[in-house]
Amino acid sequence: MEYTVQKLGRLAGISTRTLRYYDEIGILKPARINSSGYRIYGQQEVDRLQQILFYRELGVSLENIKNIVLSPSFDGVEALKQHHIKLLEKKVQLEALIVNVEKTIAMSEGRIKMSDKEKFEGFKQKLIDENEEKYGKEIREKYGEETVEKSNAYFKNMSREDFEKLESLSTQIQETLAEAFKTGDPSGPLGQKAAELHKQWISMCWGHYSKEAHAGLAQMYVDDERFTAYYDKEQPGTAVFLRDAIHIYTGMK
Amino acid sequence: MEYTVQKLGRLAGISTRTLRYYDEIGILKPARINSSGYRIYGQQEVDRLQQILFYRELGVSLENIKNIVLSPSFDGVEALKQHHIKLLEKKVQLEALIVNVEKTIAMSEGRIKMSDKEKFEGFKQKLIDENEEKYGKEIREKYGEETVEKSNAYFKNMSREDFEKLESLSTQIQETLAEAFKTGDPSGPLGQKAAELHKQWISMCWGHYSKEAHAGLAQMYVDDERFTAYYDKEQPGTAVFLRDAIHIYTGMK
DNA sequence: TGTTGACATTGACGTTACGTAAAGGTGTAA
DNA sequence: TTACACCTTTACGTAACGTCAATGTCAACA
Repeated sequence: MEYTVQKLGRLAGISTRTLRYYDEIGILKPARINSSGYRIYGQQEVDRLQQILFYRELGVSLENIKNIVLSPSFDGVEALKQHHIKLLEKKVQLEALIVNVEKTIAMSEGRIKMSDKEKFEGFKQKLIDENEEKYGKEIREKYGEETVEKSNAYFKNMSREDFEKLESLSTQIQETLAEAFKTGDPSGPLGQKAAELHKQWISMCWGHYSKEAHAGLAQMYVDDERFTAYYDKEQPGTAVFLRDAIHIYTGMK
Repeated sequence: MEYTVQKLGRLAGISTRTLRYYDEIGILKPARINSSGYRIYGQQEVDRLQQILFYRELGVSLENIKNIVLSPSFDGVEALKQHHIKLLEKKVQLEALIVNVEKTIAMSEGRIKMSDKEKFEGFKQKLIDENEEKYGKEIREKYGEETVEKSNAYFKNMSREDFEKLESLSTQIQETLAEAFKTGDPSGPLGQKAAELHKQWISMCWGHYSKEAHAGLAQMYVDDERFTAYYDKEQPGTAVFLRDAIHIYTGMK
């Protein structure tokens, strides 16, 4: 089946302007242009648009969607499974928000009391608690109380956008790292780019940056098996590779 | 409890810039300004912010949120009940999207087949708030030309199936209306059935429904000769009859 | 066959809801 | 008093389109 802009727009529930914009930014180009200059979309484009809309629904920026779907290592099925997980998380959040509104109604009718904190539950993701639970102790032990406090304070002040940025940075690191690992050279451009991205990630998480801490964290990735497992899950040896790249990047050992 | 921008921002999971912006556009002004020029928020502001975020979560524009929460007739509890309904609808949509992604995974593994149309189920949101029309500028000032334009724009993005449903509804309304007109009683069962069908038709066309808009549209059928001509083409007086039936149905005048 | 009307095209400027940076004042703990 | 995390206003930047405007294409109908 072939589609013109309007037909595809109707099918997907989006405007023709949106399709033209997606062409313009290179995120979804038509299969071909006919003799009159019309955009003609085919089966592949329909499927890609579906992927794009899944990402969009999850709040990913078009910039990031572009990087994801145009990446040579993009795995459609894997992406769908990620969508599934994210959507289930979103459902949990939505249910929290529904509980919130139910509680607020009960409160306004005088049946229960509610703290100010409760009034905003379900609006923001609970990434903080998870992070604290998972890695809090270790960071606290190795890097001291202060760093953790700062880290927490920063996290709390983050907006939804920041979280998204952080997540996209995360995926970018993963991708760059995967590519870099194939070259086998931590000092190469890709390896150094991964280190650079990782620096950005740290800066966002901690609200500040220092080479010492960066190098230290890199070593921890190798020393702590949970971190190692995380980085090695696709390719064993990745954690060591990242450490080496960072040590070269920071010029520290 | 009193809050500065940052404290309230952390509580609600939004940035300080957002709070300053909300002050700027007059949607949420602080309870007072202290001697140093700092914004200080109190209990009322916390509650209003919660309301604002509920509306924002449902995709209502700040412009409309402003009209809603600043309206003298604004009923907080009623709004919360509306949020509850909308959030449940949103949950239904989200569940449809989850089914979609599950089906897409099954398809990519070759277990089932999927039509192009199915691939986009759950994306289309018709979750525009009722109150948007209720307090929207267009409806209050002139429900004429602009409303019609908007309505037409919506048509363009409809699927074939929706369009067919709409047409069959249209004929049903015509038939019921013709029958009802013979009884001469807009409040009778046939008159009210016509009004009910008309409500369904509106809901489909606009993607949402409100009594006010319904009653307003009914009046427009009488005021605007193009609409009057359409309804009166078989039986003069039908437009007035329909308006009366709808005004009784909605309980509005 | 000419005209209509729904389609398509490429600019190009407008809009919303903030982000981000600059330049500076405030409060308190070391 | 020095540091630092707060706060302020002013102002320009941005993402993802919406919304014209000007113009070309195509099927259908009088």
